[in-house]
Amino acid sequence: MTEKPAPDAPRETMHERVYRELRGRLIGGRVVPGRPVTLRGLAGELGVSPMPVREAVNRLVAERALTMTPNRRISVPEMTHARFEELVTARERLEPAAARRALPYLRRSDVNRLRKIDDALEEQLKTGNVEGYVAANHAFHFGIYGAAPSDVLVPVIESLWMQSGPFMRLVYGRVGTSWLVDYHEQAMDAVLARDADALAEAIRSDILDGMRHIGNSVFEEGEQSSKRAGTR
Amino acid sequence: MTEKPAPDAPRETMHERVYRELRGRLIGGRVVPGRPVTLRGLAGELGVSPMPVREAVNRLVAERALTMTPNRRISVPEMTHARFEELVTARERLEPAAARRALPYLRRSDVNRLRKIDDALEEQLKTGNVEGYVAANHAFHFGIYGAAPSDVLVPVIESLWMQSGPFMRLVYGRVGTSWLVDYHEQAMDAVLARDADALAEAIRSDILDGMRHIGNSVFEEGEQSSKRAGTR
DNA sequence: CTTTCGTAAATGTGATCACGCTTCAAAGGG
DNA sequence: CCCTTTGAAGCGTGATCACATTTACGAAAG
Repeated sequence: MTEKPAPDAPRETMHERVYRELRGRLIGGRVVPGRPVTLRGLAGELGVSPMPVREAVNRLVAERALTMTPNRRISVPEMTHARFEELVTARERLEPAAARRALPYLRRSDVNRLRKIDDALEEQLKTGNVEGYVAANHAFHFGIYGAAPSDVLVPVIESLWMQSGPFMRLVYGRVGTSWLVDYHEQAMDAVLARDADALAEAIRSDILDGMRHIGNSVFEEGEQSSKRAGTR
Repeated sequence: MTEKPAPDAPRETMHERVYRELRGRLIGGRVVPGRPVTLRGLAGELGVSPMPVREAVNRLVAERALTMTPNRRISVPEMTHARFEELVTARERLEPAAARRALPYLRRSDVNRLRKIDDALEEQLKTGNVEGYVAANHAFHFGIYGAAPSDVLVPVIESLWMQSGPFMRLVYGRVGTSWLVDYHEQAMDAVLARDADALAEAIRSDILDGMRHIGNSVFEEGEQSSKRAGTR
């Protein structure tokens, strides 16, 4: 699953491995927002020298998946209402477009694969396995977006997921996952029907419903879909 | 103008300065796609040790503004038709949203500032100063988007501009800028009218018209080959 | 018991070096 | 004259160290 043939990759560098490990932790929410991260600490934990960790962390800071405090200390960024709204907006704008782009590349076999992922997802929801649900949800979405080769959209969307991951996981752990509803069925139906508009709309609804619900459950339920009139 | 008060920034690190310098070159198109970039070369050119350059370049590779060849060599990425389409899509989806978000923060004084930028832009167009035009266009767009504090949308959009910059500059230098039409007037009018829909539409048209025209002038129309184009 | 202060540990940053690999060009053989 | 070989130079990567700054912790004073 995590295998990467990469026909023209001479070798995997250590900072790449560290980067992938940290990215997985962020998307899976296996890190706590606000917790400090240190180069030497991670180096010892991962069994490498501080140098590759430094490069990987630097990348993640560049992608806003980690943040650097004014005192030059690295930590998992804490979520704010404004940042959450921005993430919802960016995801809602980009992911339907990525799905649209991927549609011509999605075959029936891909849909079968998606269905197996979605079945596993439902299973994780039943057993309340937050970790497994998050992983399955990620696999489902990127199983769609990644069907088309992408040098821009998919990397940006991955960055958005890294930024949302720790917070989402935190909220799931707090309010549970049983209330979750998704539009994965609609998305798969749309793929089979080769209906780009329906696919885009399914993805859009999936994002907006899920994240809006989360946002409202955590941040004060003041303004929802109203025109934002200065959140400051 | 370029002064950064930054009330809580203890000091500017060297790799930050290097990063800003390189980002400026990329957005301004003062680098040539396909040209190799070396750590030691840049270090010597900028008068610093290879270490800060290494961190800055690593960030830019993470943001897809620079690319790493399979042989672990760094270079300015070459544009392909597929990548260009992705960049257009991402910009067209995100920038109107960023403008919408910024509208409540835009005051009449900001519009006056934008108008001065746009006047300078027209002047650069008249004199055929490609470099100045690109800088003014950047200042105009981010003068809008940056009005609202943003931790997600604006950084992502900057990354998109870094990825487009070298190619755009190359095309401008080849086909000229006199044919350019923009929707800056419509955007400023929309801001004054507090019309979010009109503002978003002006930004959207500005992006689509400009970039579509460029794309069609460089890539063969109706072409689906992903053969690289536009560099020499 | 609370507050203040000073010392020690820990942090990110930058410099320098060694290593494996690639690239390029000149020398050698066809 | 063209192709192959071979050597040196240059590349990114990782390790280790020194340094300035910040945090943490404990002791002393109130």
